[in-house]
Formats: sequence, structure tokens, C-alpha cells
Amino acid sequence: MPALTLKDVAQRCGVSTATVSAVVNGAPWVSDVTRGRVQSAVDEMGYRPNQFARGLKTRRGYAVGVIVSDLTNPFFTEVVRSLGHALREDGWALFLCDSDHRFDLGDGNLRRLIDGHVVALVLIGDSVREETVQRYIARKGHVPVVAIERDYDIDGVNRLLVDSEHGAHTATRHLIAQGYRRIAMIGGPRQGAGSATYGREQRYLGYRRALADAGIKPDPKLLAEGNFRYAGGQEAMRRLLAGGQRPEAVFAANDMMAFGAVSVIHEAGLRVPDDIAVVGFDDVPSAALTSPGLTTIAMPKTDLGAAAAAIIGRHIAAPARAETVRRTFGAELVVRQSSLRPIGR
Amino acid sequence: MPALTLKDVAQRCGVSTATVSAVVNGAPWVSDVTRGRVQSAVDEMGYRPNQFARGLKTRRGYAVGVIVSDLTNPFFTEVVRSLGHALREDGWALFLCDSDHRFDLGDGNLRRLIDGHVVALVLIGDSVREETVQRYIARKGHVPVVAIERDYDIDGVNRLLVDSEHGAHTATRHLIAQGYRRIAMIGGPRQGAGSATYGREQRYLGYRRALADAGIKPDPKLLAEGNFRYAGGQEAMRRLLAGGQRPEAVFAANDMMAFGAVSVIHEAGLRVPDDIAVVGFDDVPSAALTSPGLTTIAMPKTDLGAAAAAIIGRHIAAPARAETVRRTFGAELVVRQSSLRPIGR
DNA sequence: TTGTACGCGTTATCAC
DNA sequence: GTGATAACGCGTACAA
Repeated sequence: MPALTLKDVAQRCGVSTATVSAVVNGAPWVSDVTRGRVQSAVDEMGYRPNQFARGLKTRRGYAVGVIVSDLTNPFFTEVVRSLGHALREDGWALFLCDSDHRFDLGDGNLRRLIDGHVVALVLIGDSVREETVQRYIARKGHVPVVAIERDYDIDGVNRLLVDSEHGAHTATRHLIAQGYRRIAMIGGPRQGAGSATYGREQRYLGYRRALADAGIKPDPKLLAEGNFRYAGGQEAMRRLLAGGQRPEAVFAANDMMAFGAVSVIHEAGLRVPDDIAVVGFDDVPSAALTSPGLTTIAMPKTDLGAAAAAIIGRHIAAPARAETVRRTFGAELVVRQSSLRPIGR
Repeated sequence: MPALTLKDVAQRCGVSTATVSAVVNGAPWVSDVTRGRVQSAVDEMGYRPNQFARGLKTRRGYAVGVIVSDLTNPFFTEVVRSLGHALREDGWALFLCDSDHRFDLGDGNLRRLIDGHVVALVLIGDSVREETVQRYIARKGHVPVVAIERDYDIDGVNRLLVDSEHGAHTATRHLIAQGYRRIAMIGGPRQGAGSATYGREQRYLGYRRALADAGIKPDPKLLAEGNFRYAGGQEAMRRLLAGGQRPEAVFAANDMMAFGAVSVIHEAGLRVPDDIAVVGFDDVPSAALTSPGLTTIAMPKTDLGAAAAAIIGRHIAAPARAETVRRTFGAELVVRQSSLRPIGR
């Protein structure tokens, strides 16, 4: 199959390349009879248009580029799965890159995707620097951009966020309702990769507000910083256990860190929730698998992916009319065993 | 930034487009002085070559295409992460597609990737039909293909496999050594998507051999079939529990199904390992997180990714000299609590 | 309703 | 060492 081209098909049908091109791209002006003839020749010969030539001419790609900050975090893969599903229905492929919690890689991925002329960009988490996106958006002819869980302050960037402040508030209030007062928090990183994740600050604020509502004075010694990964949760929990009076409960800013915390609690010979209660955030699939099951806040993963696909569809269909959106989703408390106060205490 | 081209750079430097092209591509024949001048102009103007035009001319892509059968299974993402890391060092991007355990999607992904002129293909798991790959490999000018955990019987397809027979044998022998005799197995699907995963049959064979070694007669009622997913493991375990005499131990063909089995055991009011011991396969990260920790067979995920990248590098560097490889890796038993016989029983 | 001819930005092949 | 120029395969004015 040495590079079948438009010309080959045209010759075979006795028509011009323009006609074949029109049929392939569904132009309306071809007569039904020639269309049929050409179409069957295309199918029969197994002709596939050269995307390079096509892209060179149209200056448009054929895939949606996606950058996630951590491919091994199930939250991201769940969102991507939903996004891919919706995109598939619209006939778009998906070009997925992992920035591995590194801005340099994220920036490189963005550049690569742009070079490859994607038809839209989806940035999930804190994977690309604000200034990099800014610079790209400033270019004329840029493709639609959707950011998920990252509140880029850039005109023209669509944003899908989750009301993590409310989620964190609910989570902390739940712990307080269980009777806990010394509630620690393992937050996301204040600096570097991940620090700009929308939920990071939000979750911290929600935690603070819930404490305030209950008249509990926040204790800085009960605050630890992680990096949204399992190992980061472990380190943070070790610091919390080392620091004087042990917390009664821990609210972690995501499930991966919550899992890390649980492992350290167990290592220390303590039990969850009997000695220390734990609540996470995201509701990744394994949260239901661990024992005790992890109480957590369920992110609307499927909705986020579907909404991103919808925005892309709208922007591609009518670039002029589609307006930039900034939408916030809710997140719900899922109570499992890790946060339940043992009866009789 | 309205589409900066070679010509723009050439004009600015007062040289020809050919020279600029040569500098950009590191051709050896440009004088050091012009090279310097051109290079700095390129940097200064922020010129980036148009990949469409380049691809049209060279008939080569700039990314490696990867298809996995389940993006939400951590085994796959761990392999992809390692692969991406190695590929990055060689300057290749990674185009990741999820076939979602569906052959039609996998085939579509393959076609898309080929259309996009990837520079190599990596197929992980049972994501693309044998005949589809066969047909592609038959084309002249096809790119190198590496299959992981799928033993395509096709000349020219590189294969990276894991000795799952040995792994399953070790796992089952471990259970026997703990004193268990009624050992059930939750295997992969015998038909449809996933059935051709290399490890599926292998793991079954290893299980059988270990039983035979110990003089245990295999009981067909202790055999259940899953689909390599969490829900599949649950259903299989329900069938095992429903079927008369309860097994003492369960060997699941992957961790996701093992997790599903554990959840059903717990639902039934039984304990792991006290009432039923469980062993999985893969050693996904959460296997260490659950409680009890899941005893499992550790797949060499990092090695698989790195090896795939190495093969690709070799084939691209010297297509003629590089030979097709079929390599088998080992897998090791990781003992955690889920398989330990309670003391005194 | 169809065909002709040009150009997209790049690389490769030559002459100089 | 360097520059002109012809492809690469496609879409699309514009002519017929």
C-alpha cells in the first residue's frame, strides 16, 4: 500500500481530484451518482487522506490534546476516560500527555501539542504554567482551551472548577459532628507544582471555615503540607505524629495523600478510625476498596469530562458565537468507615 | 505570531531557506559562523517548524503512538509512565489512546495513529485484534511495533512478555505452603476483549501446575471467570461463594479482580485472610494500601516500559539492522497480609 | 456539476 | 558552503 492518494482514486473513477476531495469531505455540491461511485472506490481501495497534507492546507488538526499532571492518579484517568468517551462520539481522537507534576514537562507537552496542531486543548490539574498558557492564548489562531481544576486568570480560557471550599467544609463539619476537635489537615503544596490546583487553597479555606463555625481555634501544629501524592501524605502524617499531641482526626486534601496517611498511622501501631479518623478528597475508585473504606468528597469526574467535551464541541462548531465559560461543580460527601467515631467514645 | 516560516527566518538572516532548514535539522555542512547567526535568529524569533509540512515531506511523524486496553487500570498507567519517561529522553512525544476493553475502539485508535504518522507503535494488553495488526504490518513502510503482554504471532512485531506461568505457579505454591488446599482461581475472560492477554492463559496454567505438584485435584467448581476489572472480580467471587463448599483461598489473575473479590468477601461478613485468603497479580500501587495488604505477583512495569523505549530507539536509529525481539521478563511474589494463614489454624 | 491550477511550509537534489 | 527549485498530497478559488 504505497501511499494511495487522491489522484489515484480520481483516476480510477475518471473524475478529478477536486471531486474526490469534495466527496471525502462531504461537500454538498456533488451529484448523488458520482458521489456513490467515488465513495465506493474510496472504500474499496482503502483510501485514507494524508493528515499531513490536509493539515498543511487547512491548518487544523484532528485530535484534542490533553495534559494531566499525574497519569497515575486515578482522579485524572477517570476524567480523561469520560472526556475520551464524549470526544469519540464527535469523531475526535485524544492526544494524552503526562506532565508528571513538572512544569517544564507540562510546558514542553503544550508546545508539542500545539506544534502538532491539535484542534483543542484540555489542561487538567496544575500541569502548565499560567504564563505559558497566557502566551499561547495571545497568539492569533489559537485553539479553544479548557482548564479543569485550574483557575487560569486568562481571558479566553474555559474553566471547569469544583467547589472544593464547600466540600472541605462539609468534610470537616462531618468530623466535628463525629465529636472530633483536634482535626489536622494535610494540604497540597504551597509552592511549585500542584500549588495552583484550584482545589488546594479552596480545601484549606473550607477546613478553616468549618473549624471557625464550631468555635475551634485552628492550631498551626495540626497543619501539614503534602504534594498530592501517596509518599507526600506519608511524610506529612509522620510529621503530624511526631509533633507533640496526636490529632484525633485528619482531613487530607486528596485521596492519595489520605492513603499515605493511613499507612503511616497503621505503621505506628494505631488504628483507623479508632485512634485517628481520616477523610480524603476526590473519591478515587480505591477509596471504596480499602479497609476501612475511606470517607471522602466525591469529585464529579464524569461531569467534568463530559462538560469539557461539550465546550470543545461548541467552540469548534461556532468559534465566533461560543463564549468562554467558567463553571463550578458541586462535590458530595461519601461517608465510609474511616471517619466514624467508635461507639461509646 | 502569525505562522512564522522558514522563509521569514531566511530573509532576516539573508540566507536561503535551505540553509535555515539545515541548521534546524543539524545538518553537518553549514559553516559555524552562519550556523550561529541562523540559530540565534531562530531562538530570537521563536521559530518552530510546521510539523505538517515537515511530515508531508519526510513521511515521518514525531510521536510514538500507544494504545492501552484500560487507562484506569494502574498496571497500564505505570507502564506508560515508564515508557513516556524513557521516550522523553529520546525526544519523542507520546500519543496515548485507551481502547476501553473494546476491539472496535482499539482498531479505530490504531488507524488514527497510523493516519497521524506516528514514528512507532506500542500496544499494551489485548487492545487491538491480531488481524488488524497483521494487516498493518503487511503494509510496506510500516513503523516499528512493540506489543506488551500480547503475544502476536506476527513476523515483525516485537513482543515483551512476562512469565506469568511461573508467577502464577509461585503464587499458588505460596497458598499451598500456607496450608490451603481448596484454592479457587478467578481467571481472565476466555472470550472477547482481554482473552488474548498473554498472562491470561499463562496464569491459569501456572495455577494448575502448582496444584498438580502438590497432588491436589483441580475442582472445576473452584474456577470462575472475570474480565480483569473490579466489577468482574466481584461477580466471580459471588459465584464462588454461592457454589456449595466455600474456598479457603482465592488466586485472582489480576489485582483489580482481587480487590473486587475482597469486597465481596467482606460483604458476606467474612474476613481476609482469616476466612478466605486472597492473592492477586500485577502489584498495582493500591495493593500495598489496602488492609489487609494484598499479596500479589509484581509485574516488572518499569522494565517493560523502558525495554519498549529501547527497542523503538534501536529500530528508529537503524531500521535495517534492528531485529525483532521476543523477550520474557520475570515476576516476583510479594507477600502481604491477605494470604497469611492465621496462627494456630 | 465538474475540472484546472495554485499554494500551504518543508526537505532533498542538485548546481554553483 | 550555499542557494534555487522541485516535489510531498491536499483543499479551494475560479474557470468551464
